[in-house]
Amino acid sequence: MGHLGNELGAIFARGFEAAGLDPRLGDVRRSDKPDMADFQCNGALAGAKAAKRNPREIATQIAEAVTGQGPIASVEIAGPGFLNIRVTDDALARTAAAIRTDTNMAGASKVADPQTLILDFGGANVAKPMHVGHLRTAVIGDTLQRVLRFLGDQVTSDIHMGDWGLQMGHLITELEDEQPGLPYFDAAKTGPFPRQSPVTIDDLSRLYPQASAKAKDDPERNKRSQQAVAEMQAGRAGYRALLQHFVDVSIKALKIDYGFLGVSFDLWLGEKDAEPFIPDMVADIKARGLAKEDDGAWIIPVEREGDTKDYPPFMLLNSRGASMYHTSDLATILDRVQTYSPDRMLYVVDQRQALHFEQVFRAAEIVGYISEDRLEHLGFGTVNGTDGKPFKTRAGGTLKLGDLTNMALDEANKKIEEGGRLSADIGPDERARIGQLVARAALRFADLQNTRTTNYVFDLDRFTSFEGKTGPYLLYQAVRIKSLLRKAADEGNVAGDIRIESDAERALVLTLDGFSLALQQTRDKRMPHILCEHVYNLAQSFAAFYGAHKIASEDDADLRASRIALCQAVANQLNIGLDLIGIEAPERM
RNA sequence: GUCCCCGUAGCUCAGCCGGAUAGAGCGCCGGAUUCCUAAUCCGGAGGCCACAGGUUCAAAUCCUGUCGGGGACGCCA
Repeated sequence: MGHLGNELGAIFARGFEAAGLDPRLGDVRRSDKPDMADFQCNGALAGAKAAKRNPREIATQIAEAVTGQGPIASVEIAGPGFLNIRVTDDALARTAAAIRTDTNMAGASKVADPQTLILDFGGANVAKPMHVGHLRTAVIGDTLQRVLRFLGDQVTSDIHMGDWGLQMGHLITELEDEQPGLPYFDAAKTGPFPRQSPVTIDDLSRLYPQASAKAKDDPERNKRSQQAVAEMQAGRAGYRALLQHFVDVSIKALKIDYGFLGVSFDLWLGEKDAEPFIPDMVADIKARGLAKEDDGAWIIPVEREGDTKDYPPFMLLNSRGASMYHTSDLATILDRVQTYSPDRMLYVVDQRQALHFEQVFRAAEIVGYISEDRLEHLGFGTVNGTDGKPFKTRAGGTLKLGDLTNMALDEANKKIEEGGRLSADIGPDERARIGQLVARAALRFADLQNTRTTNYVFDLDRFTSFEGKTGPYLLYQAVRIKSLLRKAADEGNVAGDIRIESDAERALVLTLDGFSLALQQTRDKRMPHILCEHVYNLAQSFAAFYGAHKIASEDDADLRASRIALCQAVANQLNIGLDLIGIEAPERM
């Protein structure tokens, strides 16, 4: 909770304790009746039953105990025992002043229990272009990494690429068909191989679907790919060298899409990097008698007493003796535990994989790598079109992420130009830059403002609008403050002591005060939409304040200096908040 | 069949560790510009919170069931 919320909560907790009641009843939160109160406490109602007392009587006792303390201006009892709290203008002014000068945290505070975390998101595949589903894991994961770091957690992010499956076999064999003369296909050759990749990203995105289609109705073709995978796993040098080229070329392409979205990773590891751990891991698990043979495969049973649903077993090795999705995920856990000793590992992966992760997490605990409760699957819903069905191209195919970002960019540029509001002296380079920032803001905010776990409808026209609850609206407000403060500085208007006198100012500072709580909840629940909600409220409160008052043109010098200082407080928190969402505002637009 | 998520204003979504007249954006209606960007702001209309039971002083929120939508369920990842 924010500065004021914290102070009040502590005061009320002491009040309840002194009255012989549970101090947790002193929970204070923003009032949902702004015309009646700034904050409210409902503890008297909740405590009445346990204490077998009249709630109004308790409320009266608490109100008398806390009146006059700290930031409290008044406490009134309403209805059956609601405690309505007003804070003093002075306390609000101090809060705003503190947020203004707190350039690091803007009123938020570091957590008391910082953790070492591995954040697994991205999940891009080699050779397969990213699609709309990758947008979600990218922006949710990236926002969480920004927020968690900001609050003091030690975060290591890993894209965990899909670089080890059958698709690699498809690529190898299909490339062999096209260019059989390449040295990589000489089984006897151990190296060295050319440093220049034999394929481009365009080659890869052509070869994979090509091979995949052939393998679909030709079992022999599929077998060749499986064979290639097996040989690659066994260490065939030419195939390993090709794999590395495929990975390098893919990463280069991925960085373009991620760069556009402002998404970054500490580690660009993948399934293949867990692979060296697999043989010993499997042998060890077998040796300890934790796995058993079943239908020719090696499995780890993960069902438990009291389960209310069926748990299929964890697949350690399939009946051909090959490692699988489960295996590489478990090996990755082992690697991460050994390398980073994390307190927790977080996976930002599609909700549909919930059962998979339950199996993996149980297996990880069974084999003793890490306890299940330190592994979290942060699932997310699907991106749907305006028809409510999964988002597709007009032709019905999967929409590539790159195409989506281009659509957003076109739409953003269109809206910027058709508004005709950019001043004429903004040149083409700056216009292009503004278009990119608007498109990024539109995409990221659109995705993040929705509850993580649910599906949402993707409506590009709505998301790129400058009106409404959108990224571009946030940008507009941020730019507006920047321009205002820049102009004020040019005219020699400086900030001064903050005075809180109007409803718009009160509302604005109370919103500022909620930043800390919003971040806390975003962390606790791993839910970025809570932060989005706060940042949007802040932008809106500012817009209302801006509409209600003169700022730089205010005649009263003290008032002018106060309002400029308040704007600086807002600018500070808004910029930090936007940055945590991964949105950057241009200097002007 | 078992299990998971969802069903809130015309549309898109918040709220869900129970609390006072259920919020926001879009759309609709009506206002505001000699004043720092009106890409804005202010006001209004609009909801038996899918349905039925139950728990409670109090239920959109908790429990049970029904209906409707989405999803997962051993050798793909």
